[in-house]
Amino acid sequence: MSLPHAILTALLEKPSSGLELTRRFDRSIGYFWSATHQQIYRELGKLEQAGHIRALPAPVPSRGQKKEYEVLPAGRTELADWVRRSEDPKPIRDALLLRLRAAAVVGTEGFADELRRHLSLHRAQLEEYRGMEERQFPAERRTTEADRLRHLVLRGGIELERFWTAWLTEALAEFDGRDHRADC
Amino acid sequence: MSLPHAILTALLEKPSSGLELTRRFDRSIGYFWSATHQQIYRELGKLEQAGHIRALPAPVPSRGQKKEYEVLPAGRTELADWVRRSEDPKPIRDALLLRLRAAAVVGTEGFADELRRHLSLHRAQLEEYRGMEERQFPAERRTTEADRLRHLVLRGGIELERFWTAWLTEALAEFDGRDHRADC
DNA sequence: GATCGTTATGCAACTTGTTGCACAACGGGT
DNA sequence: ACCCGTTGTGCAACAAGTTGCATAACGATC
Repeated sequence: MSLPHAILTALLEKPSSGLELTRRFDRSIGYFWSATHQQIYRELGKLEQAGHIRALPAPVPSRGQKKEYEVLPAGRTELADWVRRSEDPKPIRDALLLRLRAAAVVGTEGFADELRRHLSLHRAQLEEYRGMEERQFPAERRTTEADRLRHLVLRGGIELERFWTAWLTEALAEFDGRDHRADC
Repeated sequence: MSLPHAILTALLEKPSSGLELTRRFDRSIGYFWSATHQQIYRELGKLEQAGHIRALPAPVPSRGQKKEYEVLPAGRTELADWVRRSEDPKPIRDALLLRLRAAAVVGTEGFADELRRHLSLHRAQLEEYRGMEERQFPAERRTTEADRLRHLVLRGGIELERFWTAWLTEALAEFDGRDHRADC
């Protein structure tokens, strides 16, 4: 039940059309809750139906025509309620850890390459986040409450990528160590 | 497409019935790929249909009767292929980070408590993992290839929980710092 | 031997997320 | 006037995950 709330948050930060939202999900918000344009359009329809958002009156309402949405008071209330509701963390679901466990059974041939590939992807993501941090949160912009909280979220992403790069490096050391031992 | 492979891995480690699998998913394997008994039964049916596993002949085959499954060669091949296939890491989807971002917009009232709750849950999970590490992977059991890999997977879980406890602590410091400032 | 808790398997309906494609407006370029 | 790439919205079918409930065997206990 998070996607509608992700959309409400995004729309409160800035009213947008479906495609604009999609673009924003590919950048900032989507870094913590990804979504395709299909999900977004479908959810925008439901949110409008529920009276949480409304489309700004367009000159010519027709298909293929841009439609801007804004959040209604009911939507803001719903979002505030959601933030206040307590919700348990979901258990991890990570395909790479799972595959490594499977590799322990059926063999690790070629797996080191896959680990290296993931390492470089996570390094790239880490760099991306650090770029965002420098641009969006220089020291002088860490004053307002909202900015400090958004910065905290971004730091979550940064630390998460740091975890992955560290673990992948460790894993590769394990693999290389094994290869060396096999070489002797 | 990971659940069938999680099941194949579990069954290769030890042939089991549906309910036994469910229990094992609640402990070790499920720490990295959780699943309900419904998903598991359904998937067992599909895997049997596909000829990847088979039910061991039971004395009285009937409903409510325990059914043990074992992996067939075709299943092992499928698992090995999956391990070799390369697969991109999925983007993060984390409700807590999202909620914090929403809180930056609609207000953080009561959120520190939620952070504290999550912190204690993650601390408990971390302790659980560390217990498993001591019991399952004492220094003398880190010799075989398979054990070292499984230990690596567990360390992934441990480091991930460490990340969360660290970030949550940081976040709470931010919140408490804010409160102190407000006090002055 | 009737009832009750536990173990065990499974169906059905629903929600959420993914993939592929269709359709419409708009602004060039030729 | 026609085509084409881009922007923008959307349907339909499917895959994966969740929730609630039904069914059946088995042993204990009253």
